Amino acid sequence: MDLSPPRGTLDFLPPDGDRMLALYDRAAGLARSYGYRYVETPGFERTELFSLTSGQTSDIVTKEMYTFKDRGRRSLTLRPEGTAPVMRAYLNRLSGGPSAFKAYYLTRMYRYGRPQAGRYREHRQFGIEVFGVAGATADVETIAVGDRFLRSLGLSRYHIELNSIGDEVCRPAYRAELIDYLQANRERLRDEHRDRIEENPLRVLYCKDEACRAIAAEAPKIVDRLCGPCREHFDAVQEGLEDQDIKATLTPTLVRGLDYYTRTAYEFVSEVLSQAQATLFGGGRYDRLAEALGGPRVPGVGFGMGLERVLLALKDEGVEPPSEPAPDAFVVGIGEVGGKRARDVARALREAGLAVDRSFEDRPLGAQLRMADRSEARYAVIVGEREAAAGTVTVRRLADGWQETLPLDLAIERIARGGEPG
RNA sequence: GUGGCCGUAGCUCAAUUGGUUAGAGCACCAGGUUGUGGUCCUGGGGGUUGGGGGUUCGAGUCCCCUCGGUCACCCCA
Repeated sequence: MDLSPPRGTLDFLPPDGDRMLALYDRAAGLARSYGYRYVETPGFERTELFSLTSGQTSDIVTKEMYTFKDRGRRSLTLRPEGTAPVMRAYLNRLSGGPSAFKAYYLTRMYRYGRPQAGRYREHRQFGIEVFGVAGATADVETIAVGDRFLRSLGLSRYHIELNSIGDEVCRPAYRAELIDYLQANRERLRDEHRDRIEENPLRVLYCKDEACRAIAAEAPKIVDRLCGPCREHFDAVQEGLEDQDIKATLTPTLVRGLDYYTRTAYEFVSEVLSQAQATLFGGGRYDRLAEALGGPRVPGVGFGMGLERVLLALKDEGVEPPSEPAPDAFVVGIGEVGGKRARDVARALREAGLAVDRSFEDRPLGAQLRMADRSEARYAVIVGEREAAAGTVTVRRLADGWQETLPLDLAIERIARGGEPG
């Protein structure tokens, strides 16, 4: 059979697997340091969770969902995004009034579409969400977390696009004004936009086509039409970012693809990736999401970050991606006696907290040293008949061939310290 | 989902206007070296040229279909 992974999916074999795992580790550590708690939600949900929240005209709902019927004829959908499921789980547990909750997740998302580099049918996301906090401080924190994550990996060639898309008070009036404007300029728009002026006028603004851009540039801007509270909130977000020296570019044409977003919208855009995959992550505020699910009003803000894309950006910026550490030592056992003792030596090293690999088979010393070399372990620990008889081991540093024969407990100390004898 | 480009060994690539047994480097395995790896030398395994069909005396090369990748678009992560 065809052994390649299904279209739009990826295998993460070494060393790629180590890199993805390292990304998970870094993300989890950073999120924890900000007080976010890890959550997991099901890989699939009731289809209506997404159709109710994302919006009937969204790309996700209209053409990207992996929807299927199970044997009980329930309509289920592979999770295309992380926010709605986490909110669902939060609301499900909620009793009494909404309380503040900070969550992060590291998991896979599924969207049907034509794949290319950096866009897949199955991809992994690092996401964080702050529920129950309406203030701009929360918006700023999510941006700061994302920014710090990318910087800590060594990325620098990206910028932040920021906008406010208002709320249920100011957006309807703006929307009507925008529709009027777009209708007036109808003839100059691309065909595909003409039909959607009424249904999703905001999205026409984000078109990359030059003619459309010219029209978008002249269009009324939502940031000029914000109601008092939205204006205040947006100002506070911008001030908060300045306080932390995070530069964000006001981008009036930035909108969100999903219906539940309100107020703050932002995207971190790579300057080295091609445009089709340049968005490293996108986020924003979604104060109406809980209500769309039939819950109370629960303000929220967060982002979702595509990790395959982060890896791509690292590659294109020429930055070495983080990886999992190689073993500390590779234990080499020679002959029957040496082999048995090697097993015990490996166990002792592991119990001392070291990462240790060894050969499953009794192979010649040279072959096992070659294995040790390939494992990238810093030390080979050789146990042959001579060592077995003397109750010692030979520690060999693979980088330069320095080696010494000494008792096991001293060897463990040396390896743990990573140095030569004192 | 729409349009363009590309598919030769695990990887990077070669193969005269269509011509005989599809090659090389790297990687991998073995030996030189039965207690010393990473260097070197020698040898070896590995391909239905993505798959199927067609044209032709003859197809890696030309045509069609299909699968996959990739680029642009839609949109995002």
